[in-house]
Amino acid sequence: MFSKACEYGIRAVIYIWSQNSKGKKIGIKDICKEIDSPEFFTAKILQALARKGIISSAKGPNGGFYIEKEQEKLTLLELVEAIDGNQIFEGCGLGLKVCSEVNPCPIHDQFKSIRDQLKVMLHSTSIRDLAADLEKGTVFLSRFN
Amino acid sequence: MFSKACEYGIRAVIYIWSQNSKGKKIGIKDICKEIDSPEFFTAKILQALARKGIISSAKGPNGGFYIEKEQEKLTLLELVEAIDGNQIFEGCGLGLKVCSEVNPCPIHDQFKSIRDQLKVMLHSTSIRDLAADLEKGTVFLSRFN
DNA sequence: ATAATAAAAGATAAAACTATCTTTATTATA
DNA sequence: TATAATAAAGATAGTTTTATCTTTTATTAT
Repeated sequence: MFSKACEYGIRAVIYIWSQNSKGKKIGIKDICKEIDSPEFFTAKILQALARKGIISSAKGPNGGFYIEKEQEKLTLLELVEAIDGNQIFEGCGLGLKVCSEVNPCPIHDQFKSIRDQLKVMLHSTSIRDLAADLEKGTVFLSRFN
Repeated sequence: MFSKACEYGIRAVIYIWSQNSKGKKIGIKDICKEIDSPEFFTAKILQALARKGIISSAKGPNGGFYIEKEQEKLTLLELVEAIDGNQIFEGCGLGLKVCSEVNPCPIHDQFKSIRDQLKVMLHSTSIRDLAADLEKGTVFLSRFN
């Protein structure tokens, strides 16, 4: 469904959020150890997210990735779109260049329905809430609990 | 959502079905021209499907791909699974190796819901019906109508 | 100032996916 | 039996994604 980059990105951002509520910046090494992801690859994903203003980062001692007030309304939809683009929400399910209501592919309606539900789900899921669940200990980010 | 191979495969199989109802075998060149897909790549996908018994094929003059009676109950679910595997239906949305009810990832429930709906949709969509729609001319397989 | 720290950026490589080309095997029919 | 048609199989190549390694830049603390 999502790319590896997106999976790592979501896991990392949820973890950053869960730590940030404690007012901490958190380094890439810690993040990757916690979410069990490849360090440099994950770093590039987070750097891109920082450039887009979805998270923040600081260099130097005690630096790391963190969240600022303005970023607090982040939803899964925005995060997924920032990493994987909108192809999954917009593209034809069978890869047709032209596919629309008046010129539909064979699974146009069925696919649209699923996709709309996915979009609603992602839009109504806030990173803030997911991070809160993580802190509560009801959900996990790696097989090492 | 689906791989390119899966997109081509679905389009090709729907087209084969739509022609087969007219009692014809259909060659790879015709298929690829009709669905606008790369010939040798599509051939390999169909060959694999034939090996799995999802479609049939015949070599030699007037040969090609076709459908047999026993294959008539094919659903999208079986087709997608044969090409892309079951990762999309079984794997964790965030790529965790261990993710279950007792050890859920942060989006376990939300993702499960979407995935179950996708599965139901694919299971309740028969290739036969999609091919019928194609014959009726209410849906299309390429931008060249 | 200097050294240490950590993200950012650049370069390279490995793996997977997509695509194409060539050769082989099989089958119908002339 | 020879030939042509067609799928199957094998080999190669291009592209994208994923992953790693190295160097640079910015920041902090001493």
